[in-house]
Amino acid sequence: MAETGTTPRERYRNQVRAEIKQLAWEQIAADGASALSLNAIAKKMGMSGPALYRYFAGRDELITELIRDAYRGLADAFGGAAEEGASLADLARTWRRWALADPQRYFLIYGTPVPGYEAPEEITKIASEIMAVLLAACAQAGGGDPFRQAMAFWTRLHGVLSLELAGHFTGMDMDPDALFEAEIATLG
Amino acid sequence: MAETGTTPRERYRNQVRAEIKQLAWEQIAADGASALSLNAIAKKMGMSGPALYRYFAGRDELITELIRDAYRGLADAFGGAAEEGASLADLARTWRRWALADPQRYFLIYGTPVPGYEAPEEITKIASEIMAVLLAACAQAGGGDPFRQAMAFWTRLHGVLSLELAGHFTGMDMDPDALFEAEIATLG
DNA sequence: TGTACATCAGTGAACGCGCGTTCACTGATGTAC
DNA sequence: TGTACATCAGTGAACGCGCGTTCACTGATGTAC
Repeated sequence: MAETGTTPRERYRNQVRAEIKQLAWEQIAADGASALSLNAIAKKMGMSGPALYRYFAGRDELITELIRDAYRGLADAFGGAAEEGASLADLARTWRRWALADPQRYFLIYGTPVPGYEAPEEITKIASEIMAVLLAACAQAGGGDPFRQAMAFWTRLHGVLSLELAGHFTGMDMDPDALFEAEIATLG
Repeated sequence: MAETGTTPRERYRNQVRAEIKQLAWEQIAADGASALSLNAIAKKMGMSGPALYRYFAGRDELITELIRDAYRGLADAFGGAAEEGASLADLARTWRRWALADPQRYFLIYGTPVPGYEAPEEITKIASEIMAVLLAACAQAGGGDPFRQAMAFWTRLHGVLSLELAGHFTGMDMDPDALFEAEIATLG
């Protein structure tokens, strides 16, 4: 949030951009990312569609920025917890909390890929930043090859989480929370 | 494939339906499920759009049927392997082969959910059929609570697989195959 | 075997929709002297 | 302080597109007698 918004115009601009993104997230949460529509957002803001082009070059730029923000948010939550000396189990719970807070946001990062889409470098950089935090935490925790441990952390937690968020556990008479904790316990 | 297609008309009808589905899968593989378009399929078949309504009530019915077929195919591959006395590791490899053969098909089942979509009972039935096969295999393999073991199988393998298929391992200098085998080894 | 009828596949026109995006323009806000 | 100009936000009309879907219709294929 450390913006350059000193002048009123800049502050206003940032505010409107933020509002656009906010509504975009709500739309994604409601109907999925593929249903995201600039015109619909504009309408909700009481503006005409073309007005949004003052703030984003187009739909693609908006989506890319949402993805980047999602990654950034996860990286911050993750890095922040690590800095406070969180254990691997704590990191896992941070991860889960972040995912549960907005499932469609989680899926925007880790869900079905759009064939042909290549994430810009800016985004892959944040992704590896997350990985670096995880690797460091594994190294500190000790107990074998940190890379293997980090991969197990990532893939196992994602496995439980994504199936849970996608609703594949409904009607199975099972506690997702307990399952998640059980997987945490396997990470040593 | 045990169809009622005895009369020429029925056979023709089934053939066209199959061709529509085939093109639908190609379109999904190329652009993702949300880009599936009846008109585009018709065009590729050299027919007009409305012609497809002789074969499917609409876009939703087609998609639902694709999802059902996907589940059915996985259940068959899985159940078939189990009947031939496959080990848990074999079942895992069957699962992976099926996913790699058509990633977007895998994601149609296990990918980002569409908010508000409820799978019809016919489909959830196949899903639990798969689960039943897995549970039986775990019970036969012995070694602790079969349900826990089945859940670990499912969530861990899905974790590695979905991240691999979504391309999250690219540029990580790592062998997905080996990682998958490593996860198999944890299933006991 | 031919004739009368029913069934079915596919067409083409049309409807209404919402989308992303461009463009020329108005009016308000900020800046320089 | 006022004046002249530049910057910027937002509008409304318009373009072209592709979508799902309906409808009345034509022509071919099958069925009954």
